[in-house]
Amino acid sequence: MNRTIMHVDMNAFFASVEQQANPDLRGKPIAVVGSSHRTVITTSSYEARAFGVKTGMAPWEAKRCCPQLIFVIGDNRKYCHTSSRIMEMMQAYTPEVEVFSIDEAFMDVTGSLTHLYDTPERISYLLKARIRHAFGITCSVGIAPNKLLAKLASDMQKPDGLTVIRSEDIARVMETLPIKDLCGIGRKMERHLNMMSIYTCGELGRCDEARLTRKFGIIGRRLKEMGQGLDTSPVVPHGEDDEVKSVGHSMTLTRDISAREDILRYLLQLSEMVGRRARRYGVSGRTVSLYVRYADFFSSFGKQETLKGYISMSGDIYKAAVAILDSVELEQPVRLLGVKLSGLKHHSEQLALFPDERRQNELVRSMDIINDRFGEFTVTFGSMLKSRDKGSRVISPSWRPSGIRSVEVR
DNA sequence: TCTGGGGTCCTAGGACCC
DNA sequence: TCTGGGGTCCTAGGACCC
Repeated sequence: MNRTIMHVDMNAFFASVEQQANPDLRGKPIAVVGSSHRTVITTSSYEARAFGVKTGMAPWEAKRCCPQLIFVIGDNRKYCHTSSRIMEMMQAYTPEVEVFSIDEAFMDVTGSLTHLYDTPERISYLLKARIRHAFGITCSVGIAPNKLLAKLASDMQKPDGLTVIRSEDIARVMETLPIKDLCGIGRKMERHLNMMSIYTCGELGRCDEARLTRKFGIIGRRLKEMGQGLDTSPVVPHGEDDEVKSVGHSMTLTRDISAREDILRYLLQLSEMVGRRARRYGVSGRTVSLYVRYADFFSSFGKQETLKGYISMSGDIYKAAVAILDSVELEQPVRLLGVKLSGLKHHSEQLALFPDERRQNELVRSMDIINDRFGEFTVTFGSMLKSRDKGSRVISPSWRPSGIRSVEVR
């Protein structure tokens, strides 16, 4: 069965949204960053990339590449909003839209090729025009018989590209393609394959399957198929009922800390962020994980604990996180802390048995509503307020769950 | 002046039960 | 007084993606 799959990749998405929102930024080298001094570049405009500015760079490093670089503090809400509007536009062409990330989606347009949209190229032109019109954002589109190749194709021309890989082109394209260009082959896998003298997809596709499975186990077979440009995975449109597997937040602290009370304050904040999002999703979980990265950056550990029952209240998450903390001996000052809730299930909306419990639930719910409306930590627990009153910089009300502060550009 | 934050999936090994 | 094997649950950690 021949399929026609499109992969759509927004170009410099966050930076483009910012340039659209603020005309002064258009045509200029800009970089979207977080608010902490320990932030990195999350996206840069093409003007900035021309100077060598790259995602993941520290701001000072980027400034060295491009002295006139303009930093913009990111606003995730804005990006989420624009993203979902764009994904909605895609639905006009096919219901088979798989949201792959905030700025990428797959579309299976096999069933959409009628007299109205006779070719995938036509759909691509129309979609690109709509997105550019509504949001001033360009995107790169890849069209191919499967997801693996569509994703590969969209990467071939940027920005504003359109690349088609036809069945008859596959062998030629794969022959010299470096293996790391495939989605699914990362740095480590590349190194391993290189050590087997495999550098191109052509070589990977011709490799003896047994040799690959000996080295990589079950995925050996999959690797060979990838080398041949084969992929049967379907485009999976996910809906509202799509289950999340885990909810977690972590943050690099503004300074490394050792004092238990400092760590506890962060854990409370993280637990609150995790709990709030879990409740918004309508899930509770029974496994709580704590993640710690030490001051040297390279050493870290994670520890998890599975509880008897399911929880979603911030206080319960916090309690579990503290219990884990108390079960370990920290070896260094702490650079990053993370709290995660997993083993999730949708919780049925049962009424709490005791009035006290019910009141507590209602209090939490109204807090969630206020926070949703006015931003994180407008209303919060007493101990957090205390630390803010003291002028502590530890708990800043400007934090967002993403660690990115919402700041209006002009 | 160092290096963010959100996930998913897989594997290996231990505990425990039958 | 010791034995095999299967299954499930749990934890730790790694690889990969954006």
